[in-house]
Amino acid sequence: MNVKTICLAILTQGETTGYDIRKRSTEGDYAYFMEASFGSIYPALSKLEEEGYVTSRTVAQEGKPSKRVYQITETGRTFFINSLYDELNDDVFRSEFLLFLRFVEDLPKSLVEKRVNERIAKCDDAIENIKKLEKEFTKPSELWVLKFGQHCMRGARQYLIDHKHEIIALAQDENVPKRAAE
Amino acid sequence: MNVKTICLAILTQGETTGYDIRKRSTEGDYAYFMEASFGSIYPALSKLEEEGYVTSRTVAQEGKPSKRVYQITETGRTFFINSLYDELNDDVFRSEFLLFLRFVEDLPKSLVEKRVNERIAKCDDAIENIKKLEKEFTKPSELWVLKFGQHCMRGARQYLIDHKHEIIALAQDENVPKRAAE
DNA sequence: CCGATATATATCAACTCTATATATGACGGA
DNA sequence: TCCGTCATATATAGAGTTGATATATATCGG
Repeated sequence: MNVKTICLAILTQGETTGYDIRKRSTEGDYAYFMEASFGSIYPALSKLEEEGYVTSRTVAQEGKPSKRVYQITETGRTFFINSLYDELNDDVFRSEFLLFLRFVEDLPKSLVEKRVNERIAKCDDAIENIKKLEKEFTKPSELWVLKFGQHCMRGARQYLIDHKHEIIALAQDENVPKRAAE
Repeated sequence: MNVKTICLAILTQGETTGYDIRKRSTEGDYAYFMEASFGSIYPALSKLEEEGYVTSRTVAQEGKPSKRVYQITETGRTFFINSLYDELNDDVFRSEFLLFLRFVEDLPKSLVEKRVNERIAKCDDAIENIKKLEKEFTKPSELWVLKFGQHCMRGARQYLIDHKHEIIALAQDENVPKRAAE
Protein backbone atom coordinates (compact mmCIF):
# COMPACT_ATOMS: atom_id res chain seq x y z
CA MET A 1 0.00 0.00 0.00
CA ASN A 2 1.57 3.23 -0.98
CA VAL A 3 1.03 6.61 0.57
CA LYS A 4 -0.34 8.17 -2.61
CA THR A 5 -3.26 5.73 -2.42
CA ILE A 6 -3.83 6.56 1.23
CA CYS A 7 -3.90 10.29 0.45
CA LEU A 8 -6.33 9.81 -2.44
CA ALA A 9 -8.62 7.61 -0.34
CA ILE A 10 -8.86 10.20 2.42
CA LEU A 11 -9.27 13.08 -0.05
CA THR A 12 -12.25 11.38 -1.72
CA GLN A 13 -14.13 12.25 1.46
CA GLY A 14 -13.31 15.92 1.25
CA GLU A 15 -10.49 18.41 1.03
CA THR A 16 -8.01 18.44 3.88
CA THR A 17 -4.40 19.08 4.98
CA GLY A 18 -1.30 16.95 5.05
CA TYR A 19 -1.35 17.22 8.82
CA ASP A 20 -4.92 15.87 8.97
CA ILE A 21 -4.12 13.01 6.62
CA ARG A 22 -1.31 11.96 8.91
CA LYS A 23 -3.55 12.31 11.95
CA ARG A 24 -6.33 10.22 10.45
CA SER A 25 -3.93 7.56 9.28
CA THR A 26 -2.24 7.19 12.64
CA GLU A 27 -4.98 7.95 15.16
CA GLY A 28 -8.31 8.20 13.44
CA ASP A 29 -10.68 6.11 11.41
CA TYR A 30 -8.07 4.91 8.96
CA ALA A 31 -5.56 4.01 11.66
CA TYR A 32 -6.70 0.42 12.03
CA PHE A 33 -5.53 -0.63 8.63
CA MET A 34 -3.10 1.89 7.29
CA GLU A 35 -0.40 4.27 8.39
CA ALA A 36 1.76 7.00 6.89
CA SER A 37 4.09 9.63 8.25
CA PHE A 38 4.95 13.22 7.39
CA GLY A 39 8.13 12.24 5.61
CA SER A 40 6.11 10.33 3.03
CA ILE A 41 2.80 12.24 2.99
CA TYR A 42 4.12 15.59 1.82
CA PRO A 43 6.20 14.20 -1.02
CA ALA A 44 3.25 12.02 -2.04
CA LEU A 45 0.90 15.01 -2.10
CA SER A 46 3.42 16.97 -4.17
CA LYS A 47 3.68 14.13 -6.64
CA LEU A 48 -0.10 13.73 -6.83
CA GLU A 49 -0.39 17.44 -7.56
CA GLU A 50 2.21 17.21 -10.34
CA GLU A 51 0.27 14.30 -11.81
CA GLY A 52 -2.97 16.26 -11.76
CA TYR A 53 -4.72 14.00 -9.26
CA VAL A 54 -5.00 16.72 -6.58
CA THR A 55 -4.88 20.49 -6.36
CA SER A 56 -4.05 22.69 -3.40
CA ARG A 57 -4.44 26.22 -2.06
CA THR A 58 -2.97 27.98 0.96
CA VAL A 59 -5.36 29.28 3.61
CA ALA A 60 -4.21 31.82 6.20
CA GLN A 61 -5.27 31.20 9.82
CA GLU A 62 -5.33 33.35 12.95
CA GLY A 63 -3.09 32.16 15.74
CA LYS A 64 -1.94 29.16 13.80
CA PRO A 65 0.32 28.58 10.86
CA SER A 66 -1.42 28.91 7.52
CA LYS A 67 -2.53 25.63 6.09
CA ARG A 68 -2.37 24.05 2.69
CA VAL A 69 -5.64 22.44 1.74
CA TYR A 70 -5.61 19.66 -0.83
CA GLN A 71 -8.57 18.56 -2.98
CA ILE A 72 -8.86 15.55 -5.20
CA THR A 73 -9.57 16.19 -8.90
CA GLU A 74 -12.03 14.16 -10.96
CA THR A 75 -9.03 12.57 -12.66
CA GLY A 76 -7.68 11.64 -9.26
CA ARG A 77 -11.01 10.21 -8.13
CA THR A 78 -11.28 8.08 -11.26
CA PHE A 79 -7.69 6.92 -10.88
CA PHE A 80 -8.31 5.95 -7.28
CA ILE A 81 -11.52 4.02 -7.94
CA ASN A 82 -9.83 2.23 -10.83
CA SER A 83 -7.01 1.20 -8.54
CA LEU A 84 -9.54 -0.65 -6.39
CA TYR A 85 -10.00 -3.11 -9.23
CA ASP A 86 -6.35 -4.18 -8.96
CA GLU A 87 -5.36 -7.40 -7.24
CA LEU A 88 -5.02 -6.78 -3.53
CA ASN A 89 -1.64 -7.14 -1.91
CA ASP A 90 -1.32 -9.20 1.28
CA ASP A 91 -2.00 -7.61 4.64
CA VAL A 92 1.09 -6.50 6.54
CA PHE A 93 1.18 -7.25 10.26
CA ARG A 94 4.10 -6.74 12.59
CA SER A 95 4.01 -7.18 16.32
CA GLU A 96 6.82 -6.69 18.79
CA PHE A 97 4.39 -8.00 21.41
CA LEU A 98 4.12 -11.41 19.72
CA LEU A 99 7.89 -11.54 19.25
CA PHE A 100 8.21 -10.79 22.96
CA LEU A 101 5.79 -13.60 23.81
CA ARG A 102 7.93 -16.02 21.81
CA PHE A 103 10.74 -15.51 24.31
CA VAL A 104 8.91 -15.52 27.64
CA GLU A 105 10.97 -18.47 28.85
CA ASP A 106 13.92 -16.05 29.08
CA LEU A 107 11.97 -13.32 30.86
CA PRO A 108 10.65 -12.74 34.38
CA LYS A 109 7.01 -13.43 35.19
CA SER A 110 6.46 -9.87 36.40
CA LEU A 111 7.52 -8.38 33.08
CA VAL A 112 5.43 -10.83 31.07
CA GLU A 113 2.36 -10.15 33.20
CA LYS A 114 2.94 -6.41 32.87
CA ARG A 115 3.17 -6.58 29.12
CA VAL A 116 0.13 -8.83 28.72
CA ASN A 117 -1.94 -6.52 30.91
CA GLU A 118 -0.76 -3.50 28.96
CA ARG A 119 -1.86 -5.24 25.77
CA ILE A 120 -5.30 -6.04 27.21
CA ALA A 121 -5.64 -2.39 28.21
CA LYS A 122 -4.70 -1.35 24.69
CA CYS A 123 -7.40 -3.63 23.32
CA ASP A 124 -9.91 -1.99 25.68
CA ASP A 125 -8.85 1.47 24.52
CA ALA A 126 -9.09 0.47 20.88
CA ILE A 127 -12.57 -1.00 21.34
CA GLU A 128 -13.76 2.18 23.06
CA ASN A 129 -12.28 4.29 20.30
CA ILE A 130 -13.93 2.19 17.61
CA LYS A 131 -17.28 2.57 19.38
CA LYS A 132 -16.78 6.34 19.35
CA LEU A 133 -15.95 6.28 15.67
CA GLU A 134 -19.08 4.22 14.96
CA LYS A 135 -21.15 7.09 16.30
CA GLU A 136 -19.46 9.58 13.98
CA PHE A 137 -19.83 7.74 10.73
CA THR A 138 -22.87 6.94 8.67
CA LYS A 139 -21.46 5.44 5.48
CA PRO A 140 -22.43 1.77 5.69
CA SER A 141 -19.13 0.38 4.42
CA GLU A 142 -17.23 2.40 6.99
CA LEU A 143 -19.45 1.04 9.74
CA TRP A 144 -19.00 -2.50 8.45
CA VAL A 145 -15.21 -2.19 8.54
CA LEU A 146 -15.30 -0.67 12.04
CA LYS A 147 -17.51 -3.48 13.33
CA PHE A 148 -15.21 -6.03 11.75
CA GLY A 149 -12.25 -4.40 13.48
CA GLN A 150 -14.10 -4.33 16.77
CA HIS A 151 -14.97 -8.00 16.48
CA CYS A 152 -11.34 -8.94 15.81
CA MET A 153 -10.08 -6.80 18.67
CA ARG A 154 -12.61 -8.36 21.06
CA GLY A 155 -11.54 -11.84 20.00
CA ALA A 156 -7.89 -11.09 20.59
CA ARG A 157 -8.64 -9.45 23.93
CA GLN A 158 -10.73 -12.40 25.10
CA TYR A 159 -8.05 -14.91 24.17
CA LEU A 160 -5.47 -12.92 26.10
CA ILE A 161 -7.70 -12.82 29.19
CA ASP A 162 -8.56 -16.51 28.99
CA HIS A 163 -5.04 -17.71 28.35
CA LYS A 164 -2.74 -15.21 29.99
CA HIS A 165 -2.09 -17.47 32.96
CA GLU A 166 -0.63 -20.04 30.53
CA ILE A 167 1.89 -17.67 28.98
CA ILE A 168 2.83 -16.13 32.32
CA ALA A 169 3.43 -19.59 33.77
CA LEU A 170 6.04 -20.19 31.08
CA ALA A 171 8.11 -17.22 32.19
CA GLN A 172 10.96 -17.29 34.67
CA ASP A 173 10.60 -16.80 38.37
CA GLU A 174 11.99 -13.49 39.57
CA ASN A 175 15.62 -14.55 39.99
CA VAL A 176 16.34 -13.78 36.35
CA PRO A 177 19.13 -11.20 36.34
CA LYS A 178 17.68 -7.91 35.33
CA ARG A 179 19.50 -6.09 32.60
CA ALA A 180 22.18 -3.73 33.80
CA ALA A 181 20.83 -0.55 32.24
CA GLU A 182 17.36 -0.93 33.70
CA MET B 1 10.66 -3.56 14.72
CA ASN B 2 13.96 -3.53 12.94
CA VAL B 3 15.45 -6.22 10.83
CA LYS B 4 18.49 -6.68 13.04
CA THR B 5 16.15 -7.76 15.85
CA ILE B 6 14.36 -10.18 13.54
CA CYS B 7 17.67 -11.73 12.46
CA LEU B 8 18.87 -12.09 16.06
CA ALA B 9 15.56 -13.65 17.12
CA ILE B 10 15.71 -16.28 14.41
CA LEU B 11 19.41 -16.96 14.99
CA THR B 12 18.82 -17.66 18.70
CA GLN B 13 17.21 -20.88 17.49
CA GLY B 14 20.22 -21.95 15.53
CA GLU B 15 22.60 -20.96 12.77
CA THR B 16 21.12 -20.32 9.36
CA THR B 17 21.37 -18.36 6.10
CA GLY B 18 20.10 -15.00 5.00
CA TYR B 19 17.87 -16.78 2.51
CA ASP B 20 16.32 -18.90 5.27
CA ILE B 21 15.76 -15.88 7.49
CA ARG B 22 13.85 -14.22 4.69
CA LYS B 23 11.89 -17.40 4.01
CA ARG B 24 10.91 -17.84 7.67
CA SER B 25 9.93 -14.21 8.02
CA THR B 26 7.72 -14.19 4.95
CA GLU B 27 6.33 -17.74 4.80
CA GLY B 28 7.22 -19.63 7.93
CA ASP B 29 6.62 -19.53 11.62
CA TYR B 30 7.62 -15.90 12.03
CA ALA B 31 5.53 -14.74 9.10
CA TYR B 32 2.43 -13.99 11.14
CA PHE B 33 3.96 -11.12 13.01
CA MET B 34 7.03 -9.93 11.21
CA GLU B 35 8.49 -9.53 7.77
CA ALA B 36 11.80 -8.58 6.19
CA SER B 37 13.21 -8.69 2.70
CA PHE B 38 16.59 -9.45 1.14
CA GLY B 39 17.38 -5.78 0.65
CA SER B 40 17.35 -5.26 4.41
CA ILE B 41 18.37 -8.70 5.74
CA TYR B 42 21.84 -8.84 4.19
CA PRO B 43 22.87 -5.35 5.27
CA ALA B 44 21.50 -6.09 8.75
CA LEU B 45 23.50 -9.33 8.99
CA SER B 46 26.63 -7.49 7.84
CA LYS B 47 26.12 -4.84 10.48
CA LEU B 48 25.45 -7.43 13.18
CA GLU B 49 28.70 -9.15 12.23
CA GLU B 50 30.63 -5.88 12.44
CA GLU B 51 29.13 -5.31 15.88
CA GLY B 52 30.13 -8.76 17.07
CA TYR B 53 26.59 -10.01 17.56
CA VAL B 54 26.91 -12.72 14.86
CA THR B 55 29.62 -14.57 13.02
CA SER B 56 29.50 -16.29 9.65
CA ARG B 57 31.27 -18.89 7.53
CA THR B 58 30.85 -19.91 3.90
CA VAL B 59 29.81 -23.50 3.18
CA ALA B 60 30.25 -24.98 -0.31
CA GLN B 61 27.34 -27.03 -1.68
CA GLU B 62 26.99 -29.49 -4.53
CA GLY B 63 24.58 -28.37 -7.22
CA LYS B 64 23.69 -25.22 -5.43
CA PRO B 65 25.38 -21.94 -4.77
CA SER B 66 27.53 -22.00 -1.67
CA LYS B 67 25.83 -20.64 1.40
CA ARG B 68 26.85 -18.30 4.12
CA VAL B 69 25.83 -19.58 7.51
CA TYR B 70 25.37 -17.09 10.32
CA GLN B 71 25.55 -17.87 14.05
CA ILE B 72 24.64 -15.65 16.95
CA THR B 73 27.39 -14.92 19.48
CA GLU B 74 26.89 -14.92 23.24
CA THR B 75 27.15 -11.12 23.10
CA GLY B 76 24.44 -11.10 20.46
CA ARG B 77 22.21 -13.42 22.49
CA THR B 78 22.58 -11.21 25.57
CA PHE B 79 21.91 -8.08 23.53
CA PHE B 80 18.78 -9.62 22.05
CA ILE B 81 17.35 -10.82 25.37
CA ASN B 82 18.07 -7.41 26.88
CA SER B 83 16.17 -5.74 24.06
CA LEU B 84 13.07 -7.67 25.11
CA TYR B 85 12.97 -5.57 28.28
CA ASP B 86 12.47 -2.41 26.23
CA GLU B 87 9.07 -0.80 25.90
CA LEU B 88 7.19 -2.46 23.05
CA ASN B 89 6.30 -0.42 20.00
CA ASP B 90 2.75 -0.56 18.67
CA ASP B 91 1.71 -3.28 16.28
CA VAL B 92 1.73 -2.30 12.64
CA PHE B 93 -1.21 -3.45 10.53
CA ARG B 94 -1.94 -2.50 6.96
CA SER B 95 -4.67 -3.96 4.82
CA GLU B 96 -5.54 -3.14 1.23
CA PHE B 97 -8.52 -5.45 1.68
CA LEU B 98 -10.05 -3.26 4.39
CA LEU B 99 -9.37 -0.14 2.33
CA PHE B 100 -11.14 -1.86 -0.56
CA LEU B 101 -14.12 -2.66 1.66
CA ARG B 102 -14.42 1.00 2.59
CA PHE B 103 -15.27 1.80 -1.01
CA VAL B 104 -17.64 -1.02 -1.95
CA GLU B 105 -20.40 1.49 -2.78
CA ASP B 106 -18.35 2.41 -5.84
CA LEU B 107 -17.66 -1.17 -6.90
CA PRO B 108 -19.63 -3.97 -8.55
CA LYS B 109 -21.13 -6.75 -6.43
CA SER B 110 -19.30 -9.43 -8.38
CA LEU B 111 -15.90 -7.92 -7.58
CA VAL B 112 -16.73 -7.44 -3.91
CA GLU B 113 -17.97 -11.01 -3.60
CA LYS B 114 -14.86 -12.26 -5.36
CA ARG B 115 -12.53 -10.39 -3.06
CA VAL B 116 -14.38 -11.43 0.12
CA ASN B 117 -14.31 -15.07 -0.95
CA GLU B 118 -10.62 -14.81 -1.75
CA ARG B 119 -10.05 -13.44 1.74
CA ILE B 120 -12.01 -16.25 3.37
CA ALA B 121 -9.92 -18.74 1.40
CA LYS B 122 -6.77 -17.03 2.56
CA CYS B 123 -7.97 -17.37 6.15
CA ASP B 124 -8.56 -21.08 5.56
CA ASP B 125 -5.05 -21.47 4.12
CA ALA B 126 -3.51 -19.61 7.02
CA ILE B 127 -5.36 -21.70 9.58
CA GLU B 128 -4.22 -24.92 7.90
CA ASN B 129 -0.66 -23.65 7.79
CA ILE B 130 -0.73 -22.71 11.46
CA LYS B 131 -1.99 -26.18 12.31
CA LYS B 132 0.92 -27.66 10.39
CA LEU B 133 3.34 -25.41 12.23
CA GLU B 134 1.85 -26.47 15.56
CA LYS B 135 2.89 -30.02 14.80
CA GLU B 136 6.47 -28.97 14.11
CA PHE B 137 7.11 -26.95 17.20
CA THR B 138 7.46 -27.98 20.80
CA LYS B 139 8.55 -24.81 22.57
CA PRO B 140 5.52 -23.81 24.66
CA SER B 141 5.69 -20.07 23.94
CA GLU B 142 5.81 -20.75 20.21
CA LEU B 143 2.75 -22.94 20.48
CA TRP B 144 0.95 -20.30 22.55
CA VAL B 145 1.61 -17.63 19.93
CA LEU B 146 0.51 -19.94 17.10
CA LYS B 147 -2.72 -20.80 18.91
CA PHE B 148 -3.36 -17.09 19.54
CA GLY B 149 -2.85 -16.41 15.85
CA GLN B 150 -5.15 -19.27 14.89
CA HIS B 151 -7.85 -17.99 17.22
CA CYS B 152 -7.66 -14.49 15.72
CA MET B 153 -7.73 -15.84 12.19
CA ARG B 154 -10.76 -18.01 12.97
CA GLY B 155 -12.58 -15.02 14.44
CA ALA B 156 -11.92 -12.88 11.38
CA ARG B 157 -12.91 -15.70 9.05
CA GLN B 158 -16.15 -16.33 10.92
CA TYR B 159 -17.11 -12.67 10.88
CA LEU B 160 -16.51 -12.54 7.13
CA ILE B 161 -18.71 -15.60 6.56
CA ASP B 162 -21.49 -14.34 8.81
CA HIS B 163 -21.54 -10.81 7.48
CA LYS B 164 -20.38 -11.01 3.88
CA HIS B 165 -23.95 -10.69 2.56
CA GLU B 166 -24.14 -7.27 4.26
CA ILE B 167 -21.04 -5.86 2.63
CA ILE B 168 -21.88 -7.34 -0.77
CA ALA B 169 -25.37 -5.81 -0.60
CA LEU B 170 -23.75 -2.38 -0.31
CA ALA B 171 -21.96 -2.74 -3.61
CA GLN B 172 -23.23 -1.64 -6.97
CA ASP B 173 -25.28 -3.76 -9.32
CA GLU B 174 -23.36 -4.85 -12.38
CA ASN B 175 -23.98 -1.76 -14.51
CA VAL B 176 -20.95 -0.05 -13.00
CA PRO B 177 -18.63 0.81 -15.89
CA LYS B 178 -15.68 -1.51 -15.70
CA ARG B 179 -12.33 0.17 -15.92
CA ALA B 180 -11.02 0.54 -19.46
CA ALA B 181 -7.78 -1.37 -19.05
CA GLU B 182 -9.41 -4.41 -17.51
C1' DC C 1 11.07 29.16 31.74
C1' DC C 2 10.38 24.56 30.15
C1' DG C 3 7.91 20.62 28.63
C1' DA C 4 3.85 18.87 26.77
C1' DT C 5 0.16 19.41 23.72
C1' DA C 6 -2.30 21.08 19.55
C1' DT C 7 -2.48 22.78 14.66
C1' DA C 8 0.37 23.40 10.54
C1' DT C 9 4.37 22.62 6.78
C1' DA C 10 8.54 20.66 5.50
C1' DT C 11 12.90 17.84 5.13
C1' DC C 12 16.98 14.83 6.20
C1' DA C 13 19.35 10.59 7.43
C1' DA C 14 18.56 5.98 8.32
C1' DC C 15 16.02 2.14 7.20
C1' DT C 16 13.34 -1.07 4.20
C1' DC C 17 11.08 -2.76 0.06
C1' DT C 18 10.98 -4.03 -4.67
C1' DA C 19 13.19 -5.39 -8.43
C1' DT C 20 16.99 -7.19 -10.32
C1' DA C 21 21.35 -9.68 -11.03
C1' DT C 22 24.06 -13.84 -10.47
C1' DA C 23 24.63 -19.03 -9.79
C1' DT C 24 23.06 -24.21 -9.99
C1' DG C 25 19.53 -27.36 -10.73
C1' DA C 26 14.90 -29.58 -11.84
C1' DC C 27 10.59 -29.80 -14.25
C1' DG C 28 7.05 -29.12 -17.77
C1' DG C 29 5.27 -27.33 -22.03
C1' DA C 30 5.68 -25.59 -26.74
C1' DT D 1 15.93 -27.01 -27.54
C1' DC D 2 14.27 -23.11 -25.34
C1' DC D 3 11.69 -20.76 -22.05
C1' DG D 4 9.26 -20.07 -17.87
C1' DT D 5 8.62 -21.46 -13.28
C1' DC D 6 10.27 -23.03 -9.11
C1' DA D 7 13.85 -23.90 -5.52
C1' DT D 8 18.23 -22.82 -2.96
C1' DA D 9 21.68 -19.19 -2.40
C1' DT D 10 24.07 -14.17 -2.16
C1' DA D 11 23.90 -9.45 -3.07
C1' DT D 12 22.60 -4.59 -4.26
C1' DA D 13 20.51 -0.23 -6.49
C1' DG D 14 16.82 2.86 -6.64
C1' DA D 15 12.44 4.05 -4.85
C1' DG D 16 9.71 4.54 -0.91
C1' DT D 17 9.00 5.26 4.18
C1' DT D 18 10.03 6.12 9.04
C1' DG D 19 11.57 8.72 12.78
C1' DA D 20 13.50 12.72 14.14
C1' DT D 21 13.87 17.34 13.67
C1' DA D 22 13.03 22.19 12.39
C1' DT D 23 9.88 26.07 12.05
C1' DA D 24 5.57 28.76 13.47
C1' DT D 25 1.55 30.19 16.86
C1' DA D 26 -0.83 29.24 20.91
C1' DT D 27 -2.29 27.13 25.59
C1' DC D 28 -1.57 24.93 29.98
C1' DG D 29 0.78 23.36 34.13
C1' DG D 30 4.79 22.81 37.13
